[in-house]
Amino acid sequence: MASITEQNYLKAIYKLGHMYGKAEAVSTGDLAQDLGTTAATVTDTLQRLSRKRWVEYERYKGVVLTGEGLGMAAELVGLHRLWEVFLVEKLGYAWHEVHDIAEQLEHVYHAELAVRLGNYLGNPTHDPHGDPIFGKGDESLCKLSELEEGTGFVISRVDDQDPEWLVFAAEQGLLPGVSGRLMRLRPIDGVFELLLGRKQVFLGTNSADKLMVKATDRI
Amino acid sequence: MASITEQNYLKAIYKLGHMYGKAEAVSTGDLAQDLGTTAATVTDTLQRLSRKRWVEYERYKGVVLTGEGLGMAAELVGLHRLWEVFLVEKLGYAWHEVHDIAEQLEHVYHAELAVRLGNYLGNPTHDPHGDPIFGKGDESLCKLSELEEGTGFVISRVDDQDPEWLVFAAEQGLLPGVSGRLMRLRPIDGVFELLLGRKQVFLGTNSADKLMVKATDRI
DNA sequence: TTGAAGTATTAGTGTGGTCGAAAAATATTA
DNA sequence: TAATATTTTTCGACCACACTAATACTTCAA
Repeated sequence: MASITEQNYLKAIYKLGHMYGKAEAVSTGDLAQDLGTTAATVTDTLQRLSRKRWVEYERYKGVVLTGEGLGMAAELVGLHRLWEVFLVEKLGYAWHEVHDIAEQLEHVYHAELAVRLGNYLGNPTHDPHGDPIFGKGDESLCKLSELEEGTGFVISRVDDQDPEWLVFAAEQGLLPGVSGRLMRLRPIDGVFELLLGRKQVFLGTNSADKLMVKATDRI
Repeated sequence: MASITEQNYLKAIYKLGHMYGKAEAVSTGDLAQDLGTTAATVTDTLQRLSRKRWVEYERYKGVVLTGEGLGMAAELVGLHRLWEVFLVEKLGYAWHEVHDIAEQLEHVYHAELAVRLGNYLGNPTHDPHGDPIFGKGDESLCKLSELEEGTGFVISRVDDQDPEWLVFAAEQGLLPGVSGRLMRLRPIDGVFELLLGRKQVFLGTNSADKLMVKATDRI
């Protein structure tokens, strides 16, 4: 059985692996950054994980998950998202509060728990941030920042767990499921001008990078 | 912040303290037994807990909780019971399955969690085993084994978490809220003969010790 | 191709949590 | 009370997990 720390490493490797896109090995430094620890500690733990056959690790070359490690990480991520749905829908938490709690809940293990929780919640397909639950992501998504001027879109996912940003996003009405249109794009200062229903919203580049959208029609 | 291990020690001291009734200090050996570890480990951890002012510990004399330690333990026990209610009522688990899962869930911490979970569950007063939640136990309870022949009773609590015994109890219909009558008591072999509705049930002394009941009328 | 610069690894420490074995204290019983 | 049994503590050791500082390896640019 993997310890909580080990589970967190597996999850971080999974997440960063997806982030870099291709089948690239995840670097020690990036893991240290993500896990809030030092590169030395990461090296140490990676060697342990490698002995347990959950990752393939080569000195100075980074790390990739083995089949087993991948399974564990995916399970963990799915459970995390299920718990987030529970916290928002059943306990009435705001979406920016749930990440840290789900981070703890996901490590609770029991054979039937994921299935029972899923059934109880009506087998949701997406968590409150729009991330898919136990299924592959929609390939047709792109960042809001990659859209052309005039394109309509539906927000389907937000790629950030920072509570401050989530509060900001919610205030602006930037929630999964909400549709809008990119009215203008100002290269001069990187501001994105959106129309969300009747409301005008101005977004900086970093915010536009965090919003994953499905493009709809053009004007 | 107390680690999970430390929280488990606090809980065990709380539980054993209650078990031996009076304001007696809990012994190292009993703790080791309850926690499934060795006396050496317990001694060690108790010293750490003592430095953190959560217990008062005197060499060779056993241990008692301080005010702060007591608060932490009580909180933990309440949360544990709340999660048990959730697992049974919402996820449909059987009562003998929930203890181990709740054991993990109780360590998930967030300021509002206990309140939100309580509200969501309708602020239950008792867990599936009949243990009181965030309130003191009913003082008028006694063990079924202490009843006189002929006494009627209502089962209000079962003092065992062993899944095997819980399954047995459920099969016999020995659940909190169920009423019955102690028909005969055979000192010769320590068998208790009960009537539960129309059903006759024969119980050994150890089982009769685990059932906490509220005595009602006599015949 | 040869240094820097940057990144990763080893080495050495510390704490939490665990153990078995030996020693010390307490309890029991003869 | 003295001898014995039981319980508890100390001791030395180990693993997981974290850190800092020093060392090794890559990479990139002159």
